[in-house]
Amino acid sequence: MVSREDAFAFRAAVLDLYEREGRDFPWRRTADPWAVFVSEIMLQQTQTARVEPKYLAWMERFPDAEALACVDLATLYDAWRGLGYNSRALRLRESARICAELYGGIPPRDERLLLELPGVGRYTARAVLAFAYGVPSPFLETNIRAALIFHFFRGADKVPDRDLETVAAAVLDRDDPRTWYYALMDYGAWLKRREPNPSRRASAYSTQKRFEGSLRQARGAVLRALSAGAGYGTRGRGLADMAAELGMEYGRVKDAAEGLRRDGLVRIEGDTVRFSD
DNA sequence: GTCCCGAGGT
DNA sequence: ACCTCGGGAC
Repeated sequence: MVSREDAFAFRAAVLDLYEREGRDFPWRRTADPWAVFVSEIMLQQTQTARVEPKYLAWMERFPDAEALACVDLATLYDAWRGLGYNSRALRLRESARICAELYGGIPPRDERLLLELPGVGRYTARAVLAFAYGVPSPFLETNIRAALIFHFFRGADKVPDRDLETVAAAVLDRDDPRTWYYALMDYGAWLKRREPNPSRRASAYSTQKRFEGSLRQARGAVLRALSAGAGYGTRGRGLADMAAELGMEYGRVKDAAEGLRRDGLVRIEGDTVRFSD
């Protein structure tokens, strides 16, 4: 599928661009496995520009797994707020507790054990191995898909991840996977500013429903209201008060709260809702 | 409207 | 194979 010559030329082009226009991020300036782990959780479906200030503040406040393990959910959400996909914060704290308990606060250098941590899937496990430990293995995310599809799947559509991962393995620089993946991601990000997003031709690609008026928007509103110190869950103030004060329909607030409860973020007793711890 | 260094659940 | 999960920059 990919000849050695193709792989060599592609690597050279990608690394050349990286030398000239590679991006610099705070999580690339550390090899601390816990810091790398935090950054990869934050970066799941979240732009680098949005993550950067949050990451810096987060690591200042919770420098290691032990520091994060004992934080209450209200504090946790307050620090996470703005990153979106708020269940990630809960999973990150749980991963911190597991790492502190079992691994001395250090994410394990083992794919199978990493995958046992909540919030860690195929991408994150291998990204942590590469960026924290220099262990090479093929993995995909949106920028990598863009780069590989643009170069190796001209004119193709609905390119399956299985094929992309085969190519990712063929072009992988096993001597320095850390630099390689920084360069490959930067190349994909660079490409997207010049071409119609090639990752749209990946089978993994999908659009999402509009945010305005969605349940996820309501969930965000409920969490913000909870953290605002408005006293919900106390003095008999509950979902009905929240709905009135947010100017939202009661049923919508109730549905949002129920979703948050299923995700373990809040507890609901009767009409009152509060953070789950 | 489009995008984001995906994961977990069904 | 499908769905849901945030929120802001552009």
